Formats: sequence, structure tokens, C-alpha cells
Amino acid sequence: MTTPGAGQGKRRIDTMEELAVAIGVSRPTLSRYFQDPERVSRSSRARIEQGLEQVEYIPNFFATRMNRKTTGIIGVIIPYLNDLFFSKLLEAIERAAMEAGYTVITQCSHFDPLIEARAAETLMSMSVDGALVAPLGNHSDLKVHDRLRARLPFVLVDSRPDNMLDVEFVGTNHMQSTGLAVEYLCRVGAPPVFLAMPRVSFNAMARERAYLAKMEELGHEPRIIGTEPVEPGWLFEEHGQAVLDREFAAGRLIDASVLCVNDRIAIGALRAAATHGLEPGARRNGGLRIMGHDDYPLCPFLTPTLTTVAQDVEAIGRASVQQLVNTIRGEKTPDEQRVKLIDGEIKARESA
Amino acid sequence: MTTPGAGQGKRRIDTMEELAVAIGVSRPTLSRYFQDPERVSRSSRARIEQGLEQVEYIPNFFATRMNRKTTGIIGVIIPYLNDLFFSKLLEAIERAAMEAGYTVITQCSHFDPLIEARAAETLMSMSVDGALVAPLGNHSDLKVHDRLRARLPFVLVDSRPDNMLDVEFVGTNHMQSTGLAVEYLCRVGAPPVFLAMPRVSFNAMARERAYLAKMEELGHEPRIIGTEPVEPGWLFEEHGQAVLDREFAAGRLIDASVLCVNDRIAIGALRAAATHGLEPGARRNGGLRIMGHDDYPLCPFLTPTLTTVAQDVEAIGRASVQQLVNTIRGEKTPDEQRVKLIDGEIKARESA
DNA sequence: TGTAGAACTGAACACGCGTAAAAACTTGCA
DNA sequence: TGCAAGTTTTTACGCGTGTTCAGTTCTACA
Repeated sequence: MTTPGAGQGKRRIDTMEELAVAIGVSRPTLSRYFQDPERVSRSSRARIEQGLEQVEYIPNFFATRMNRKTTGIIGVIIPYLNDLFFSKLLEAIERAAMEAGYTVITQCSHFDPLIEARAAETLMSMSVDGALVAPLGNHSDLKVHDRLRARLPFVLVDSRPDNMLDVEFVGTNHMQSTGLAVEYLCRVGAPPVFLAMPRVSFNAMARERAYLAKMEELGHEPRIIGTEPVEPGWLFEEHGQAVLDREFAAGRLIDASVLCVNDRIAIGALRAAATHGLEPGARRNGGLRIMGHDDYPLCPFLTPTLTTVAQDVEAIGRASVQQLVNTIRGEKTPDEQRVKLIDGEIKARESA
Repeated sequence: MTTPGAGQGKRRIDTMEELAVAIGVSRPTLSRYFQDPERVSRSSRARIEQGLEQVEYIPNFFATRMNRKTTGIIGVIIPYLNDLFFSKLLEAIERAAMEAGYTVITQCSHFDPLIEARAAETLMSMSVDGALVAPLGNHSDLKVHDRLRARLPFVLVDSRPDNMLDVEFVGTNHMQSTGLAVEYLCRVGAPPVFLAMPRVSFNAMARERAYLAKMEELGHEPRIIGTEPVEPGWLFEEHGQAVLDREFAAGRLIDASVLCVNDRIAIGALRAAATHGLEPGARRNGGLRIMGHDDYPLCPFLTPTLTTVAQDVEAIGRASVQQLVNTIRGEKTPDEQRVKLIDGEIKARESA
């Protein structure tokens, strides 16, 4: 039972030609109306709008995009979605793009360079106005990015391969954010050990470097654990848990400060602590402390609540769209603004 | 620095016409080749494939889809992505659709019926071969679904409005899954209280009903909490935490079995327990127990690990694509198979 | 009432490719 | 060598809309 008058009985019209005769306006006028209602006189506009209420007509997406100089589409490639960071990022991007008047076509790589390559082809075949790409850690086929970049406005998001330092990029300022975390941990307790992960991600490596730099700056001895290779199909959480489980089982690190490369690793770390009867953050200025990075939405609901450093995902999404739109509109980005690094912010909670 | 011979110098070709003269084959032959390489003779195929390595050419997505009788596109509408259930579902759908040879266009409603309506328009304007829609709880504009359904093969996923019981649908068998949870809790302890949420979701309401039915069947007195309205922008976790916090603070339910309508509510519930010094599941056959529903990927890493009933997201995704593809191919679905409910499975962990 | 300028109409071409039909060409086989 | 069957080429039209252009109608204002 739908609302009465819902338009079930509206006559369906498939082409602009038919529509033109149906409401008594010329097709070029309709064409202009659909691109921007302001481009026709008020009287025609009223007439068209009234006519559209009597019939069901939807312009053909392909036919319209095929002929316009600009498609009004922004293509987005995301490495995977089973992660609240990327889903939040995608949401921010879609919102910003919509506000800027663009249609978003999202393609997900699902951890697979081949799918990523196919996604790039799809975007090119659709003549998108620009592409926003969050690469697959360091598994991406860089030729694919190069081809995209050579063809259309292109902005990297979140993660940046080492050899693409000259590309437009928006991401977290790991030097600042991880540095902040190290400082925070040093201020209220022992200098942290860094719980890393296998070197499959540029961001993870950037955070490692930031950790090393800040530890050196503060005059502490750094220590990094967890970089050993793992089996395919591994989960971040499992890795964090496994590494700390080994340590705790051997009686090591039970009084340490542990800075995890990201929150999902930290969640595994918390789990390892719990299984060993340890309570991260329970002793105010000492004892075991665990800290993450990202401000995963669940952090405030974990036990203990997870102290972390928040990435401003919303800002990253908005800024990347802004940067892309500027490029599309032909506004030359000054060299010093081609890379935009967004600062993080400490979220002090119970675990550290 | 890209790999040498990466194709930086390949001549770029924009139309099939140019390509035809470039490699010395006729355009219709090329057209057939791109639709299915098997449709041209082996000699032509070899020649074309060799030619394609010398140049850079990508068929125009719009021009190809505009003329084919079938676009090979499946449109997917998802209510929101900030939830690991939907991101897993989307992944399963995309994988299954890819295997079936379809291109997937995903549109996200972002909690907003207006955006959902626009997404539906986009899909119709693209003449997708079929649509897979996961509605916005009960906030969807049902006219939108009706229009889609009237135009093209249409399958609902995950959640089904009360007045669309005759539509093709694939989702969890809440009667079975929630029933299983109730039975499980009754078997090893006190009959459960049901921690629900405001009535904004058909699934949540279906689980409430399933809870009531099973409790009656087992001869226990049901009790449902947490259905009071909340402020806009509320989070599932916050709600679960707030409701149980009130109860625990008043000394109530501290020895109860609590079945939560979903895992995110349960995560909030675990948090409430922790803040009150309670340990769900610590006493084997009694005391406070908390159970969820969905098998959120993080369940095994929470403290305590969360007992829940797993939805077979992978199966839901696959089955929905299968159902849609059958409809697209014109295979009449027998009435009794128009609704496919997938059973859940208990994941016994520490919390209950 | 006349007129400049804006807005519209009709016709035509373009976009890149699918598709059909007929003619020309291969290939395999006797 | 001849012939049938399978391929390919040629040619032409169609898809639904963008876009242009010359000609027409409308509007505002004097």
C-alpha cells in the first residue's frame, strides 16, 4: 500500500524527444533545463516542471555523459571496506563531493591489485572528471596509478607510495600524530615500545619512522616489535594479540608502555593483556599502558577504553575532494600545497 | 620511477574507429572482440591482442552500455557503511556479482531517504540490469522502492518493510537465529531479558518478535528494555551502554541474562558492565551474561569475548546476487523461493 | 505601437559504439 | 580444383542526448 497519488499511474516516457512533444517545449530547451534549470526562462521552467509532474521521465545517464565535455563524475578507489577508517573516509568524501555537485562512483579493490587495476580502467572508460585513490598499502600496481595520473586530475588519499612524493596527496601527518603519541606516553610514564606490523603499508612505515625520530629527539632508546612476516589472510587484531601474547607469556613487557601502529592492532593488544590478567592503564603513572592510533569509533566502548590519537578523517575526506575539485577546475595548485597533511589529536582514555 | 616498458610511450587511441585502422581490422570485428574475444577467429584475436599491446585504448563505457540490450550492471543501494555488517555484505555482493560477470555500481544512502531516492534515480538512469537494495531501516521512502521494482529486476537484502512481504528478499532468519540465542541462554542459565532499541528498524522488530515467540514457547516471562526514543545522531553502542548503566546503577539486572538486539548494542552493554565492575560470563551457569547478534568481526577480541549468533553474511550476499541474476536471466522464481532466509549459528564465547 | 534583445524552435550534425545485411574473403575437405 | 561453411569487411543505420545555427516568437521598454 503506497501513498495515494504516488505516481503509480504516471505515463512513462523514455526519451527527451517524446518528453518535448508531451509538454510542448523543444528538445534543446529541455536539454538546457536538465543541465541547469536557470538556463531557461522562468516561464519555460514552470511549464517544464509542471509537465514533469505528470509523467515519469529520467534522462539517460549514458547519453548525457557521453556528450558533455565534463561528466560531473568523481571516481573513488578504496582498498577495502572492512575497516571503519575507510568507511568513514568514504562517507566524508561522498558527502563533500555531493556538496560540490559531483556524482561519485566508488570502486573497491578488495585487497587485490588486479581488481584495483580493473577499477582504474573503469574510471578511465567513464571519463570521470577526476580520481581520488587510496592505494592498497604497498601492493598496488604503480603503473596503474601512473596511467590514471597521466590521463586525469588525480589525488592520492590516506597512503602514499615512497616513489610518488610529487603527487597531490592528502593524508594524516604521521610525523605529528605519532610524535604526539610518543610525547604523551613519555610524559606520564615509561618511554613506549612500538608495536608495528609487517611492512605492507606505507602509513605503518611512516609511523615507525615517526616513532624512531621522536624517540631519538627525546633521547630514549627505541624498540620496535611485530614486524615479522605473517601468513596470508592475517587480521590486524590477531597480529597484535599474538605478538603481545608471546611477550607476556615470557614475562616481558608486562610493565611497558606500548604504542600500537593502529587501533586494530591495539584492540588485539588489549585482548592479549586481558588474557594475561593485565589491566592496561590501571596504574596511573606506570605499569602496562596501551595506546592506539586512528580513533576507531569503538575505542570509547572497549574495556579499558582505548587511548589513541585521532585522525581527522572528516578533514582528510573534505580536503581531498577540495584539492581534486580545484585541479579539475584548472586552478593550479602551488607546489607547496600539493601535499596536505592533517594533524592528529590525542584522545586520552583509560588504557594509557 | 616506473617499471621500464610500462607503456608510458604507448600511443593513445580514443575511438574504436582509429583503433581499427591502427591494427588493420574492421570496427565491427573489434566490437565483437571486446564483447567476447571468442566471437572472432583465432587469427583475428591474435592480431588484435598484439595490436592492443602497442597502443593505449579503453572502450568508452557510456557508448558501449548505451546500445547493448543489457548493460551488465548491477546496482546496489546500501543504507550506510559505518558498520562492519554492511561493509562485509557489500564485499560479498561485489565478489559474487563479479564472478557472475557483472559490473557493480554501489550507492550509499548515508542514513538519508533523499539520498536513497537519488541513488535509485541514478540506477534507473543507468538502465542497470537489476537492483539489490538494503533499505534504510524504516525510514525509506517506499515509493522509491516501488518505482525501482516496477522498472527492473529487484531484490531486497537484509531488511524488509512490513508491507513488502511479497517482494524477493534475502536476509537472516531472525525467528531461527534469535530463537537459537534464547534457547542457548535458557539452557545454561536464567531466561534472558531482551535489550532492544528504538523501533526504527524492521530487523530489530523482527528480533523482538522472535524473542517473544521463543520465550512464550519455552514458558518464560519475557521482558524487553531499551525501546524508548532517543535523540537524533544516537549510536547503537551509546544506547546499549546508557540503558544498562541505568539498570545497574539502580542495582537491577546485575545477575541477569541479557540478549542484545545486535552486537553494537552488546558492545555498549559490555561497557556498562565493566564500568560497574561486573564481569559478564564469569560465573559459568549464572550471574550476569551478555549476548549479541550478528558476529561482528571484533567480537573475538573484546573483553570478555562476546558470545553472539552469527549471521552468514557471505551467504546472504551470494544468495541475493544469485536471486537477482536468476530474475535478470528471466528464470521465474517459484513463489516459495522468493524469500530466502538464512539461518544463524551460535558463537559461544566468554560473555555468556 | 515599434523595436531591441532575449528566449525559443527546428533542423541538423556530432558523440562512440552496437548491430544488421550483403558482399568479399578465407578455410577445410572431398 | 571446386565448393560449402565460417569469417571478415563494407556499408549503413540506430541509440539518446549535447550542441550549434539560422530563423522565429516573445518580452520589456521607450
